[in-house]
Order: sequence, then structure tokens, then C-alpha cells
Amino acid sequence: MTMADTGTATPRERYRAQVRAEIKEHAWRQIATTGASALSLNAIAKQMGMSGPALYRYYANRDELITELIRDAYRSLADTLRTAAEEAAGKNGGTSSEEGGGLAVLAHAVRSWALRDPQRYLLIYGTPVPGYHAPDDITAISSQIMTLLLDAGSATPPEQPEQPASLLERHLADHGDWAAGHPAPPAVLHQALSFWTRVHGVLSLELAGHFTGMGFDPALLFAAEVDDLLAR
Amino acid sequence: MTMADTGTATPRERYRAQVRAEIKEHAWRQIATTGASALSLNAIAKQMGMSGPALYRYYANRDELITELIRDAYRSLADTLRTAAEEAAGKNGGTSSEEGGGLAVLAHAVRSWALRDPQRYLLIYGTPVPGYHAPDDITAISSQIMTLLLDAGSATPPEQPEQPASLLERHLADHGDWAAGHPAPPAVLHQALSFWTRVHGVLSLELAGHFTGMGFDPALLFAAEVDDLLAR
DNA sequence: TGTACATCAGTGAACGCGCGTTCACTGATGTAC
DNA sequence: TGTACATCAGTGAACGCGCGTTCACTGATGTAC
Repeated sequence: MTMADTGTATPRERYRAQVRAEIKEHAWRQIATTGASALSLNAIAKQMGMSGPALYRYYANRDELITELIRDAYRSLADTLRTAAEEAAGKNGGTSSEEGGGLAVLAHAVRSWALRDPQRYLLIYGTPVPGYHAPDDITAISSQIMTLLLDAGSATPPEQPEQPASLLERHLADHGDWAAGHPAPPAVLHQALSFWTRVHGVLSLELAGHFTGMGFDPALLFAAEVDDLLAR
Repeated sequence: MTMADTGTATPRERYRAQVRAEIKEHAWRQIATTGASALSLNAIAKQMGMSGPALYRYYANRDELITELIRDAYRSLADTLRTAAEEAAGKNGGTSSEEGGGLAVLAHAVRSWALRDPQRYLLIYGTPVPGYHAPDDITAISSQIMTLLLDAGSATPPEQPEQPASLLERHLADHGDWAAGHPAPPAVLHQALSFWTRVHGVLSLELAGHFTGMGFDPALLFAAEVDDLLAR
């Protein structure tokens, strides 16, 4: 499946991987038009010029395909963010010139990733597919994303050094298990959560089309929400 | 359909209205378990102990039922917010003791409304039902909600009287048509948009179950996001 | 290099299911005189 | 109060459709000697 395997793979294995990838491509295309809950193996097969049962050579059932799509989406987002974070760190050489530059870069990376393929974003963060429950390993990937946010936030921690901690931050001091052992202070945990919800707040309404016809530029609202978080 | 009609309605009309309401109740129950995209007239009929075609006496087709559910949801939210705004205004008697009390009250009202029936919130603000397009009159109700936010924001406008306007607010000065003629300044427009996206950001992730297992209290994050907006 | 066998991709038929929707019909309820 | 008619709720059969999934089979590709 991964590229590294291709070297040692037999022709048959390479063929299998290729068809699996092609199935996923058609699946994404179908999700884009009919939504994830209507994803149909038979329809994909027809579009590929194959008979329906043929797909069962490649995916045991519908849920397995959806799981792989979700896994791919999370991995792609995590990779995108990791790359963006590394580039941002490399450019500044450790001394961040811009305030909270890391998180601002990540915010922009999430946005452009989401706009490039809205269905991929919505499959992960949209209304859950009814009757589908994700396996555990997907939770692991999604917590990698949280770690990236916490790293970026820790590099340039929020200001207000000695202000009285808010109700939320005092709560997070005791309930920060989700940070997976990350040694970030409550203020950074708070920042990461706010980052997540604000980014998602603007993006999901935008992708769902709730801003269409309103006439303003969502990009500016998005930037303002993130800026306001970093200048806090 | 509305309660006021009941007085002058014939028995047959009252019966019709009652069955229509019962159909909607079962529809909500079904949406809660299988999601909106899988809403099925036949399944509703079966649950009501009727044959499938019987429902066509009450709704012309599936889309008409969904439209009515969406309309009801928007109306319910608008009513809830209106009531909350009136109560908040009445209590303060014009002089708002709490800063931005109006918007804080509205935020709380949205949240409890959404938690009371998550599917109703998600039907409106979640990932759109594929292949369904809402009629125009629904846009009108949703802009009523925006007006309520702008009214509340105008009552206690944001501070920082003479700070240089942000990029977004300068943009909104020219692109505020969506406010439907509301005479709010750009800072208030900005506040209303932030309110909407922040409330939705926390609520939609919470309702989609993305916080489950993380161990912190979403209510505190929600409050912090709104507070931060009002203290800006 | 050639033959015998094993592996595996893909097909077509079939199963049972549920869907939205139409249609001719029955039987109950309301209306007019 | 009673009868004749119109309205309308609900039924059952039917249409065509697509779904997920199983199964026995064909034919091509790879492997062992």
C-alpha cells in the first residue's frame, strides 16, 4: 500500500495496490457528489467498468473501504500539518519572528487542505456517518494532529504570564489527559482547543455553504479568528 | 398547522394537522438513529402502523418532509433565541449590568437548544443532505437569526472605540449586505460572525462526538470561547 | 524451454431487501337537501 | 331525521430500481520441476 512497499512487491501485489487506489479515487469522487452515507460499492464498480462482486477481492465490505478513506484523510492532514510545521520552524531558525507564527502557518495549512477537497475534510470532521464506528487506530492518528498543535503552541506560548488562570485553564490542569502526556501548560492546552474549534467553526460553515450569498470573504473571517487567538 | 388555526379548523383539518405532526415526530426519531440522508417514508409509515403510500396524503414526497423538518428546526431556534433575548432585555431593564449580557445569554440558549436535540441542530448546521436544496423561505428564517445576533450585539457594542479597524472590519464595511439592512457598525457585524462560528465550532465538534474520551468539559470551552469574544 | 499445477482476478446469476412512487380500489366521514 | 352524494383517508398490488453480499465458475497469470 505505501510507496516503500513497491520495490519488493511482486507484480501481482503492485497490481492489487493500484486497483485498491483506483477504487478509493472513485470512492472520493462519488462521495463528493452523493455524500459519504450513500457510498456504494456497486456504483464504484460500474464506474470502473467492473462487475460489483469484483470489488470484494479488494475490500471485505463497505465499512472497510470507508475506514480506509477516513484513515487516508487523517494521515494526509497530519502529514500536511507536519510538513507545514517543519517548514515554519526551518524558516525562523528557532527564533520565531512572527508572534505565534507556527499556529498561524498551521491554520493556513488546514484551510487550504480543506478547500482543496472539501469532502475529505467533511468525512473526518463533519456529521458522522450513521451506523459507522471508527476503529481505534484512527483515534491514534487524530491525536498526532493534536500533538502537532500543542508543539506549535508551546514554541510560542500565549502571553499574559501572570494573569489569573481562567475557569477552563484551571479545569484543564486536572483534565489534560487527552494531551497524551504532552508537557504543555494549561494555557497552551486551552490555545490548542480554541485553535481547533475556531478553525473548524469557520471552515465547516464555509464548506457547508452557509456563507454563500452573504457576500463577504470567509478567508478574512478565518484569519481574524486565528489572529484573535494568537494575540490573546 | 400552527396552533392558532385549530380554533376555526374542521375536524378533518385538525386530524390532518395531527397526523402531519405525528409523521414529523417519527421522522425526527428516525433521523436520530439513521441520519437525515437515510430518512425513509416507508420506514416512518411502518413505525406508525400504516402502509407506505398512505403518507403521500400528507407529504407530496420525501423532500417536502425534509423541508418542513428544516423549517421547523430554524423556527424553533429563532423562537428560542427571541425569547431568550427578550428575557435578558427585560431583566436588565435597558442597562446591561453584565458586559455583552445579551450575547452571552443567546450563546447559552443556543447551546442548550442544541444539546436538547442534537439531530435538529445537525440537520440545520451539519453537513448538508446530498442532493437536497432548501427553498428560499428558509433563508429568510435563518437571516432572522442573524438579526437577533446583531440586535444583541448592538445593545452592548464591542469596546475599543478608536482602535484601527481590522482588515476584516474594513472589508465588512463594504460587504455587509447580508445584514439585511441592519444598521450595525462593522465591529458588530464582525462580532456576530465570530459569535456564530465560535458557537458552531465547539457545538458541532461536541455533537459529532469528537470530544468524547478527551475527558474535559466542553461547556467550559464553550463558555471560554464566548467570553473571549465579549471581552475583546 | 516446456509442461503441470496452483493461485487469483473477474464474471454472471442469484438472494433478499428496502426504497420512492403510482394507481385503482374500499370504506368511513362529512355535506346538502 | 333520513337519504343521496361527495370527499377523503388508507390499503394492497405493482413498477423499476439499486443495494450488499454469496457462490460456483472461467480464464489468465504466476510457480515448480
